Amino acid sequence: MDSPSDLFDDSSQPVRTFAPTLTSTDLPGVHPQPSIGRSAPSFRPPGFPLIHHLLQPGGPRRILSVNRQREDDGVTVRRVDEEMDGREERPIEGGEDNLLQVKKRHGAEWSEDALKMKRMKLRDGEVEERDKRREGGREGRRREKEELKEQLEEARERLQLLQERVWKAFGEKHREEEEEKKAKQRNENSREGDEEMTEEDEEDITGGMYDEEDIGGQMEKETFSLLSASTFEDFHKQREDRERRMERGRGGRLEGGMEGMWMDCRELLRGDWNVGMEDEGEEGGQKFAQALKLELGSAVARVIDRVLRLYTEMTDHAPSSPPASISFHQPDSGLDGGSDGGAWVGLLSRGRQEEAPGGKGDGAGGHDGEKQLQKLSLPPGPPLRSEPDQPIPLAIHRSPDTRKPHPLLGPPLSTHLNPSHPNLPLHHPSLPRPSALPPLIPSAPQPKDPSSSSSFHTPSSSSSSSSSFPAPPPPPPPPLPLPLLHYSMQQLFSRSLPHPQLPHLPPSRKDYLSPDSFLEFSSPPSFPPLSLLSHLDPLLVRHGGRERERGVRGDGGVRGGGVVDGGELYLTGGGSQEGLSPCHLKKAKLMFFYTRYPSSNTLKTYFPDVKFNRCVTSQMIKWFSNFREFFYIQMERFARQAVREALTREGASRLGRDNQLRVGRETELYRILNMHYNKSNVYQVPERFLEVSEVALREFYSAIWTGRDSDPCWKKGIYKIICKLDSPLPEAFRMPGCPVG
DNA sequence: TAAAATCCTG
DNA sequence: CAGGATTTTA
Repeated sequence: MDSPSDLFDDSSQPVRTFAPTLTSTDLPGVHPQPSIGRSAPSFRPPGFPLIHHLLQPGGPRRILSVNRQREDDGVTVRRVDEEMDGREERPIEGGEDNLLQVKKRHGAEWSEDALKMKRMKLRDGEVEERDKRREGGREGRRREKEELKEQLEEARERLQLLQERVWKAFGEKHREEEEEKKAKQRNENSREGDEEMTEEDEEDITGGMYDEEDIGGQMEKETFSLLSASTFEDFHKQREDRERRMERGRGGRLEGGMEGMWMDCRELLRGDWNVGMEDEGEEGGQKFAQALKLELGSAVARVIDRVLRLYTEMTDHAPSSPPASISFHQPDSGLDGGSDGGAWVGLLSRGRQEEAPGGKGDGAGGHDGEKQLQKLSLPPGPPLRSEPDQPIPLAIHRSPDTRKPHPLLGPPLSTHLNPSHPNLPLHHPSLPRPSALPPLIPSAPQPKDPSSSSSFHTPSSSSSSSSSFPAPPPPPPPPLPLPLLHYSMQQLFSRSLPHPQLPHLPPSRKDYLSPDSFLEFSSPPSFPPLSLLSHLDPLLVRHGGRERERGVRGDGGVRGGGVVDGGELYLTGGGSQEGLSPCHLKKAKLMFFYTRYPSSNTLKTYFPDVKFNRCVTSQMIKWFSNFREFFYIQMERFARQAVREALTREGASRLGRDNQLRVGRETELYRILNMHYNKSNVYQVPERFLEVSEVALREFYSAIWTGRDSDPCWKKGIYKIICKLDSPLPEAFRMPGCPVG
């Protein structure tokens, strides 16, 4: 996935698409090529929401929740949101601040009941509503809205009363308890009123409420006392029990959740607090009360989210919806022109857009319901461009004539290896960056020429949708919210400071969750301490100068004691290790930069801390086999791409093709390779590897170009060539342990 | 023939 | 990336 460094890089180049151009001539993108050769694993660009986890630290978390809701609640919720149509919740359309204001404003009067009521009401008419919609009848919908609005107002009033009562009763625990029970019942009632609600929905709603505790719950925290976790758990358990009980009685009772709820409300309003008072102790009642408060708050948050989603819907369906970038401009379709709704709309739109491509790519996990709904709720206007699985023409948005003056084109006569490309970064790519953050910056995406319009259309798979419709994942999240920056800075900081006392990171997974791998460097477990790392290879750029000064070889840094790597503890000192650790795997990957075909002797030499037996040996051999496989697959893929490219633009000069067959550090191919073998990007990829890659790419290209690939074993020759290009490993690799985190 | 490499699949 | 099947290599 995306390595933290990638993310970091993103932040520095907000506008560029993620994938850098292979060369000035836009080397082939990475579209999957089903028809070509062996089914190459469909490349997944840094597709997944790059910013999501970075947004976490206090960032627009609502985006997350909104998205999640979208997925989970599926059709129903969506519809509900639409029904709401941004009327009563209009104030919410403001930004975050407004959101809080609204919460405060309505906090007291809103309650879960209101929410439930709304939901139920909305869903009651859902079926027929859907039919109406199919007929395109908007009148009914409007009417419904009106009704809904009225009812909501009513509900608010009542609930306000209710709240007052509740507060009054807070001094009296018994009553409190009773209120809890009532609340519970209302809960259940409302649930049962939801005929269309699936079990998943229920779970989701419950979970969602709890999830968003910190959103809506903030109000609660201010107003009421905080809930302890245990209290909440208790509450949850009891609640589940109740639900089970209710399950049994489910059926005739409370068919209309509405009625049930209102009855409860009336009961409460009558002051009938004493029913079932013996059921639970005072403490339990209090817990319930607190839990209820919490839940109410959560519910408020939920509603807000939904309303926000409503706006998302509205703006998303507008053809002018903002592109994948977070845009803060006003939604043109803004209902009432909420002056400060733009930000949210933008954010939410983005969130949604990110999701759209997701479903299309894998097809799996397709939210059919949602798709259908999309169609349903889509205005008759311009069709949503959701080109699913549609093979994309390679040169789809490339200018027909690449020979025409192009900002990215190098000098016409430049050779393919010409490093003095006008648009190349100032520093030679192979040189360590002089910046203060050398290892953090992925070497791949060098800012080429931001002014070039074509830089937005990098050859990466991002080209799948060049239309005005939001481009899918690959493009990096443009302007990064502050939290992201903070995140990056933290990463930076933690990296530059080998902190022996850092708390242990979540075990393992680091291979898949790059942010962790980012941290892992600074974490103690990180195998050979920085000291060793810095000696591993001159190319291994590290700026921890002091670390470097410490003795390395054979010092205590490596030997001795258990070492935790990837969550597993293993002994490194003294003897050899039985199995292979993730650390070894990483090391092996780095070794691949030098040797593609290591002999078993080589392996034994460079993994002194591994106790080699037949199994381990073959496993490691297998590793390299896998590495090669990946390597060749990429080469072939890009080569084919280049061939296609060359074919599509007739008259293209031979030179152009040559230029495409470069593997520079700014190329997409490099990025992919680096990502695979050097995920944490802590290791500076040796230049030789790039040369080898280039050779391989060219070999593949020529083979394909000349049609040799029709021969079943056409790759063999290439393999032979490549296997001769192994270079000696740096001495540093003789050290036991894993070179870099 | 065993080891290694590759292919293929999950 | 692992496993199994198959092919190639020494």
